[in-house]
Parts: sequence; structure tokens; C-alpha cells
Amino acid sequence: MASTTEENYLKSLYNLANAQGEVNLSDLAASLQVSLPTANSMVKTLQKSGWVIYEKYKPLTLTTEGQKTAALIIRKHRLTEMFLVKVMNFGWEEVHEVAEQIEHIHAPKFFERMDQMLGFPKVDPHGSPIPDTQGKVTPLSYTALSLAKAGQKVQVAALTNSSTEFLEFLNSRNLSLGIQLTILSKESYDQSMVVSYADHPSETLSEKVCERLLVRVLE
Amino acid sequence: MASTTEENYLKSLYNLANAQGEVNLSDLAASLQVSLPTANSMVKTLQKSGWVIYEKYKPLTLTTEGQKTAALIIRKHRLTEMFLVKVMNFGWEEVHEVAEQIEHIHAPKFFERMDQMLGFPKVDPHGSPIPDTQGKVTPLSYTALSLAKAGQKVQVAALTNSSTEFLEFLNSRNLSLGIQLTILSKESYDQSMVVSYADHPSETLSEKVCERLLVRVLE
DNA sequence: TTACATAGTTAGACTATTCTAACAAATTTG
DNA sequence: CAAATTTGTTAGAATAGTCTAACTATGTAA
Repeated sequence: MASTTEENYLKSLYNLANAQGEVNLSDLAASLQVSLPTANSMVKTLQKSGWVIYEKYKPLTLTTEGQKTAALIIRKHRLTEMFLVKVMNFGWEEVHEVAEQIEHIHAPKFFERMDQMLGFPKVDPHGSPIPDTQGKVTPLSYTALSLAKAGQKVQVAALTNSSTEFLEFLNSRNLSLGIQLTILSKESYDQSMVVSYADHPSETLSEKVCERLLVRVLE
Repeated sequence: MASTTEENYLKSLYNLANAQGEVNLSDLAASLQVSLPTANSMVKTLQKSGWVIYEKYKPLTLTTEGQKTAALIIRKHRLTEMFLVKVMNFGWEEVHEVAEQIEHIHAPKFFERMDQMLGFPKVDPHGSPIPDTQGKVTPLSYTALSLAKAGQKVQVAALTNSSTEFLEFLNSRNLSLGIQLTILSKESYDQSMVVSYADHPSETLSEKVCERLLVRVLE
């Protein structure tokens, strides 16, 4: 069984591979905030355990086992986030730190009960998919808001980034998952967008924000 | 801040002191299932951190700080047990292992929410008192069932031992906290008792069981 | 294509937690 | 009280995970 440290390495590798494709040691070290030699030696350990494939100077890959293990940790993380929001009334910006700890708890029944109490959710509070009990993920294909066109109506479905700062920004504008936006205009100079929704007849969203909001195009 | 390992040592010291009065190194080592030299060296570490008072060959004592720290871990443990039983529908015999892990989570709000959702309970599912947010414990003074007399009516209030085996034994007899027992007789030969309660007109409870059941005498 | 920057490796060391082996103090018991 | 038993100590070593310093390989760019 993987130690908490090893679990964190697997999770980082999984997330980096999903975000970037190729993952090298520096990416891994940066993402875990450890030195390069530390990451190097842990990668060798993970390789001996059959979770990682690594050749000197080559990019890192997870084995099938490694992917499954990582996905199941992420499952626990996302179920926990959902549980904190839906059952324990946390704000979506407060759940990450706690889930980061609870994802390492070994107690299958605990997570099964969460899942059941939540009605077997498919996504977490930030719209990210929850891997199933086999570690399989149904990829959700949304478009970045930045790619939508003026005049379109879209629905906010997920976020590419769930940092506390971003979530607090969204809170400050009353933006949450499920909200319908009408794209009033797109500024070609700085790629910002003017949108309307709910009680907000006109809000300007920067390019940065539009890239991080994933939407479903309605019309 | 105490590491998980240190927290476990503090918790053991606290529980042993409550159960026995004086605690020596062997008790501690046995309770944590580590060797004597391991316990010895960790105790020195805890002393340097100001949590434990220790002189060679003398019994162990927690400092005030150590007691408070231990009590707050036990608070998290017992709140978690209550949460698992009341909110997540676990059986009282299933909660210990999970609580043993969750007690080390650092997330004040998580436990505050549990407390609130549970209506600020004073005892855990086994009748043990939950320390308050300052680490203060209101001692509950119950009598062992073994000390009660034939003819008395008593109410099961807590357990001195919450091992899975004992809890499963109680489940098998439909015995739970709050149940009212009428003591029909006490066998002086082996100290066993014959009691009646609910749908059970006559059950014989061994001395061992009677010692572990704490009761409130009703009449 | 040489030269610089970036990325990766190796060696060696440190801390936390654990162990066994050997010995010493304290306590119990005949 | 002296022997035996229990309890505690010290020394030395192992593992996991981390670091810095020094060096090497790879890739880009003049």
C-alpha cells in the first residue's frame, strides 16, 4: 500500500499528465514543492513498486496500476469536497485543504457512505469529474468560455482552476456552477468579455477568468 | 505542532493515566505496540517539547499543555465517532478505526461543523464524555453494573471498554445505551447476573460483561 | 557547432521513527 | 536479604523522506 507521501506523488503525476501531456521531473518537483533530487529518488521508489515508468532523462509515465491508484485517491478527494459542500455546508472555496487530508484516509465504507448520501454524484463542487470505484473517469467535454462567441448563451459547468482566490473572485460576482450567461460582447483588444446573468445585467470578465470558466453552449 | 506519532503517544498517556493512575514506560510501549526503547526515546522528545514530565525510572506525567493537547485529540475522535453513527449511519462497533485516522486531521471548521450538526453532544456513541473545546472534561460518574444489586432497575449509560468484540456481543443481545435493565438475580458463585429488558425477559450476563457496562441506578 | 541554460543525477548528510542486543536498576519473592 | 523477575537504559543500526553541493546530460541558439 502506498504511503501518504507516495499517494501525493501519484496524484501529482496523474494531474500533471492530464493537464499537460508529458510530465518531467521538474514539473513533478515543482508541483509537490520538493527539490529535484527528492523527486528523483521518490520516482525510483515508485518505479520499484510498479506505479511509475521512468528512464533517465525521459518523461514520466504512470503504469495502469499507478493511474488507477491515483484516480481512486482523486475520487476520495472529490467525494469529500462534495460531501463538505452538500452535507456539511462548506463554501466551495473552503474544501480543498480539508479534502487534501481526508483523501488519505483508509476507510472504504466511509467513502461509500458519502457517495450514497450524495446520490452518487458525477462531479465535484468545481465541476471536475469524480472517478468511479474502478478509477475510470468519464471525461466531460466543455468549452472554455474564452472560445465562445458574442451572442451565445452558455451555462457555467466547471472550472479549470479551483484556487481559493479564483473561487473567491467568482463568489464576489455571484458566479457559480449552473449559472446561465449571455455573452454580450467580446473585446478583441484584451479578449475580455461582457456578459449578463441573473441579477447582473453587465459584468466584464477578463481573459484570465474566461479561460478558467468551462461552459456548455446552450444556443 | 505535534506529529501524528506524537499525538498518538499523548493520547495513550492520557487514556492510561485516566484508566490506571500511574503510567510507566512499559504500559505506554504496550499500549502503542512499540518496543520499550522506542517509547523511551519518544518520551524524551515529548519532554523536550514540554508535553511530558519524565525522570529516569519514574512514572510518566503529562504537563498541563500535554493534557490539553491529548484531550483535544480525543475530542476529535469522539466527535467523529458520534458523527459516523448519527449522520453517516455507521454501527457503534465500526467507528473506532475510522475515528482513529480522522482524529489527526487539522481542520478546526470540520470538527466545529460536526459538533454543530450533532447538537453539541456531551458523550460519544459508547457513552464516553467528549472534552469541550478547551480540553475540559466533565467526568460522568456511573456505576459498574457488577456493583448493582438484585432488584434494582438501572439504565445502561456507557462502556468501560469499546472493543469491537464487546460491541458485537452487545449487539447480539440487543443491548445499547439507554436500555433499562431490571436485575433479577446475581449469582454469587461466578458474579454473573440475570437481567430482563425490552423483549428479553431473561438474559444472563457474565461478570466480565457486568464490569464493562456502566449504569445509572434508577431505583 | 560550440556555448549557455535548463534539466537531471549522484553523493552525502539530516531528522523522525523504529528496531535489536546488551546491560543496569528496581522490585518482588522465596 | 539474595536471587529472580520485571522494568528501564544505552548504543547502534535501519528505513522513509527530505535536503544541499557538485557534477553531467540535453537542448537551444548564436
